[in-house]
Amino acid sequence: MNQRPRLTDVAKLAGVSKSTVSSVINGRVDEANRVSPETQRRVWDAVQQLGFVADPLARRLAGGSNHLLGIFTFEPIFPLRFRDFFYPFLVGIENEAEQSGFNLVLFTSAPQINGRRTIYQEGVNSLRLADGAILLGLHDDKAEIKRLIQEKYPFVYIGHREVTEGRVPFVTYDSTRATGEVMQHLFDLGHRKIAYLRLLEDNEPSWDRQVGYTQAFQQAGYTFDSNWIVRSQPALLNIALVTDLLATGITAVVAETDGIAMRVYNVAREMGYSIPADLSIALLGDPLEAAEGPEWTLFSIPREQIGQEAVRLLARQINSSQDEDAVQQIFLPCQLVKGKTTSRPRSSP
Amino acid sequence: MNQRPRLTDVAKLAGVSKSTVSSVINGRVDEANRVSPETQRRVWDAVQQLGFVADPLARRLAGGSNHLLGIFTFEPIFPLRFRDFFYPFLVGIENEAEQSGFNLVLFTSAPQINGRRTIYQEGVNSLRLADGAILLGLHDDKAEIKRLIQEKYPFVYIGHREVTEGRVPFVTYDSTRATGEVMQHLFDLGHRKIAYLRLLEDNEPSWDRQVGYTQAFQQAGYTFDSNWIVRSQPALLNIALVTDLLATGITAVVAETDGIAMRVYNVAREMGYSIPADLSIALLGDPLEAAEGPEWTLFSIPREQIGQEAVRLLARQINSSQDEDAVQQIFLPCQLVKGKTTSRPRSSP
DNA sequence: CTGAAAGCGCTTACAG
DNA sequence: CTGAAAGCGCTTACAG
Repeated sequence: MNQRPRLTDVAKLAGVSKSTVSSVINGRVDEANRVSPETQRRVWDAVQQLGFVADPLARRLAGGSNHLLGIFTFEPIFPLRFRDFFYPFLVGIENEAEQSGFNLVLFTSAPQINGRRTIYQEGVNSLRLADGAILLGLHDDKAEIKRLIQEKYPFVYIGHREVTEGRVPFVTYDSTRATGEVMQHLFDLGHRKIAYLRLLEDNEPSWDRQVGYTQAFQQAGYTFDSNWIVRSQPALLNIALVTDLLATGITAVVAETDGIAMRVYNVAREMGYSIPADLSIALLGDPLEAAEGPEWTLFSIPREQIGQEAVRLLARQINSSQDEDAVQQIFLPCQLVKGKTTSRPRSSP
Repeated sequence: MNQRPRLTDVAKLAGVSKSTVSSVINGRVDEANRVSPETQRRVWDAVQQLGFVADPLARRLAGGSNHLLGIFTFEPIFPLRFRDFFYPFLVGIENEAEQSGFNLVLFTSAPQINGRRTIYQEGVNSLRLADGAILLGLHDDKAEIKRLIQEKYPFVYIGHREVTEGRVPFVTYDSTRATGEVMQHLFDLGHRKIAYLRLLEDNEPSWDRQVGYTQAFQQAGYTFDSNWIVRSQPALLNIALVTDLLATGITAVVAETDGIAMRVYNVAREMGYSIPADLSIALLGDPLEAAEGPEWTLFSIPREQIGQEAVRLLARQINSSQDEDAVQQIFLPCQLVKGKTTSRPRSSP
């Protein structure tokens, strides 16, 4: 069935050995490896005559790596609900994989148990199929990641920064800094009393933003009241709460999620306030549902770029010597987008 | 660098030969190839202990199957613009791949030339890495597909039905029948003069729908005027054209694309007509941008199911003996959705 | 019931 | 300057 010419055929036709053909073809004729110009010509002639192209599979087998990059998610890779969330990462990953000559393996054969996939199946690291893998998704399994590190399997985590013994290579966005920029934007407009509305749960994203939020006050030299940090859930943000905020003198809020931002926006408007004239609202990130809602002031997460960067980082990991122990952790900057939900406060200084 | 456990390692640990390990792992223990249960257990134990995963490259090189299914698109797999179009296919593919225990390879290393990827790179079928592949996308290259068939590489085409020597295995939707159902719906409402608005180009989708359209008249026993078929582009559908249609006595139109449907809808309304009271409009397929537009009467394409079916068909192809020459071509039924853009005509019988 | 051997199509020291 | 040999990690007859 396979009638492609092989290296042997070329060697025979050129009247040389396989090694010589290999050297010529791969451009490895140098000081260490001399081949006469005449021989080289004969080789190339034979290559042309037969239409020989080296089998990439064989090449990689002989060379050690298989140029396969894995993509692993603990939940389904193509979930309907989160498509807008994942998509940009995939775009970036595909893009960079193309540049670097990698193919991508989706670990779809990992069966889901309770809606979660596992890396280790019956004790075996299923990612081993690929030279390395990119992990992404909302959930994770610390134990599995820990094990990955132990066995020195090359991988890069996208998005999460949570550390397992501080040795997880990841690419993410600098939400702390981005939050600081949003705050600065509000300061510049004249706001001084700004609330941070965050989720109840103590997750990384909430915390990072909170750090950016409080640091902003310090750096700007403005006083800050810890009561301005409101932990809540979108559903619990009611009229009473907004009334309280405004009574405190708050003129702007930064919201952790689009759910929260949207809720405050709606409640405030129902109460007869106009946004942003009476209250500025900024979103700390991208809205998941791009279509809905007003034109937020926000920072946008460079998801596509994160995907690209992850592939690069992984490629470096794979190609480097094992000893290179420096764990790479990359924070990409976000872009501040000045929308229509922020403006000077009524009582502008 | 490569510390992956190899077949040899497993064999040593289990105290058997490589062949035995290979047989056990690949489930090739049968009448012809007996391995005692005890030995099998030892092999599996060793596999687990070492965390062994067979290298897919080596597997393919040696002639076996590697349980890898390829996904190939002539354009980028994750295009931003068409994400809503591709996504459901991928969901279905992933889903079924999981069921069947296949991993997916995205052929991202194929470089794009003028925005198109090629299967054969310098004469080499890059898909060979996988046991078989699913091709999808808007564009295609007939020559490459032909070659795929010649070398008997297992693949399934999604969406397209266009034939290269009639031997392309594909999974698609039955747009002809679905169009017939839309027509029947209009007939039932009392419409008799129905126009078909299609694109200028002579593509498969236009043609299939046209067949369903004309057959509907025949089967219902209603007269049909070939002037009711209007070839145009969305941009060219102007007031004059709609005026002409209505003057002819047309009370309903079926549109090939959402672009066309949307255009007629807008033009007619600008002219002061109300939809569907004055003119019923049905869309022959799904709107690409789900958010926009009215609640169309349409037929919805089972894209997710198409993806699943494609994986199943491919799996069968891979597992079957080479001789099985029957080319499978599957047409999945669509679902008629009665929206708010069709109703009884003004001059209802 | 199991293993030794050849082979897939290449690359890479190494020896001359 | 060039080639014979071993090896990449598997599978597949084949022999016992």
